[in-house]
Amino acid sequence: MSDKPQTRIQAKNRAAILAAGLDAFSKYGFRGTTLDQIAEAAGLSKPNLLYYFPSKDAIYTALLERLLDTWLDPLIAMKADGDPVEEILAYAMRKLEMSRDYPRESRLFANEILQGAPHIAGHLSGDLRALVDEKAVVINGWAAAGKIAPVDPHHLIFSIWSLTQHYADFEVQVNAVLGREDWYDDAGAHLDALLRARLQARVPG
Amino acid sequence: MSDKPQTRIQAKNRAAILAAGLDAFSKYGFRGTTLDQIAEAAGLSKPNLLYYFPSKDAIYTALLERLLDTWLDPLIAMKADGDPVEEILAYAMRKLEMSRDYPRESRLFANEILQGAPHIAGHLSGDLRALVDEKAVVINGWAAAGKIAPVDPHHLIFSIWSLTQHYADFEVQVNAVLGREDWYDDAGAHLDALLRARLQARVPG
DNA sequence: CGTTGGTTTGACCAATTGGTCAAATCAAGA
DNA sequence: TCTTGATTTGACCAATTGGTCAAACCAACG
Repeated sequence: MSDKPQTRIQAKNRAAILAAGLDAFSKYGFRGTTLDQIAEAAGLSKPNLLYYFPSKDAIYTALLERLLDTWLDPLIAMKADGDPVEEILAYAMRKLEMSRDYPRESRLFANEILQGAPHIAGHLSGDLRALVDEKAVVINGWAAAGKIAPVDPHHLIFSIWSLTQHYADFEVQVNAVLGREDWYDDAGAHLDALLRARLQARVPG
Repeated sequence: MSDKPQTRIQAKNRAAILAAGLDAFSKYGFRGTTLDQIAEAAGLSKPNLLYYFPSKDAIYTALLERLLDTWLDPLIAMKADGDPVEEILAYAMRKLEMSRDYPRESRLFANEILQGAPHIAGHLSGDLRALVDEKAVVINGWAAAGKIAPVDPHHLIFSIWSLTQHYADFEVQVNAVLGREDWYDDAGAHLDALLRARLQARVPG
C-alpha cells in the first residue's frame, strides 16, 4: 500500500472528505448516507468530491480500512508474558479509551456489523477470528496455570468488546439515562471491578 | 390507544408490512431502507403498502412503539423483594433471551440509538431514565443491606444491556469468530458467572 | 343480481440519488 | 510571464426515491 505523493490540497481535501464521511456513515450507515451530505460537510461540490474519491463506496471502504488497521491493536498488545489479570484489565481499559476517543469509528464498525458486515465479512472470519483464537489460547494458558479463574476465553473477549463499545455506540442513551456526560471515569472503575471480580474468583475446591 | 377493528386482510397485510419493515429497518436503519424494499418483501405494491400505512415514517414509528412497549419489561420485572443476586441474574437472562428470540428488534433499537435516537430521545430521558433510576435505588438498597457487593447501579445495568444485546447486535461477528451458531448456552453460562462473581465479591474489611 | 365499501393497481410526479463530462479556473515552476 | 498540470465547477444524466390519484377490482351482503 504505497502512499502516492500528495499535494497539500489533496491531503487537506481527502482528510476533509474522510472526516465528513466518518461523521455521516457512522450515524446513518452506508445506504443511509448521501454524497451530497458528505460533500457539503466537507465544503466541496459533489463533482469535486468525486475527483478525490471515485465513488461513495471508495470513501466508505477507505474509512473501514483505516479503522481495521488499528481496531485490533489493543488486543494484539495483550501479551502472554505479563501479569494475566493486569494484561486483561489493561486491554479492557485500552478499548474503553478507544470508545472515548474514537466513538465515531466504533459506531462505523457497529453499523457495518448491523448491516451484516458486507464489506468485512472475510476479515471477521479471517484475521479477527485468528487473532481471537490465538489470544484464547493465551487466556486458557493463564487459567490452566491458576493465574486467573477458569473462564470461556472467547466470551470473555466478547464481554470486553460489548462493555467498552457500548459507551461509544449507545452514548446517546448513556447520556440520557445518566443526565450528564462526564461518566467516563465511573465507567472505567465499574469495568475494572467487574472484570477483576470474575478473573480473581476463587476456584471452588 | 384503541385498536380499530380490522378485517382479516388488514390484519394480515399490516403484519406483513411490519415484518418486512422490521427486517429492513433493523439492518439498514431508517434512511437506508426504501419503501420499494419493504413493499417487495411484504408481497405488496408500493401504493398498496401506502394504503395501510400513510408513510415510511409511520411504519418505522409503529415498529418502534411496538418495541418500546415490551423493551423494558424484563427490567420492570426485577423486584425488590426477591433474592438480590437471583433477581439481577434473572433480569440478565431475560435480556439474553430477548437477544436470542428478538434479535431484529434489538438491532432496530441499536440503529435508532446510533443515529442519535431522533424518534425516541424523549423516551430515553423520560420513561427509561425514570425506570433505571428507580431500579438503581433498589440495587443500592441491596448493597446497603449487604446482600450484594457495592456496585454502581447505573453502570451495572449498562453492563447487562451491553453484554446481552451484543449477542443480537453483533451476531454476525460472534458467528464469524466462533465459527458456529450454537453458542447461546455458553453465552448464558459466561454471563451468569461474570455477574455472579461481581455481585458476590467479598467486601474487603 | 346489484350495490357498497374495502382493496389493489398503473400511471404519474417532483425531488433526490450516484455519477459523468467538458469546460473553466487556479497554482506554481520554468 | 507563460505554460502545464492540478483543481473546481455547472450542466447534465438515468435511476431511484417517497408519495399521489383516479380508476379498477373484488368480496360480501341484501
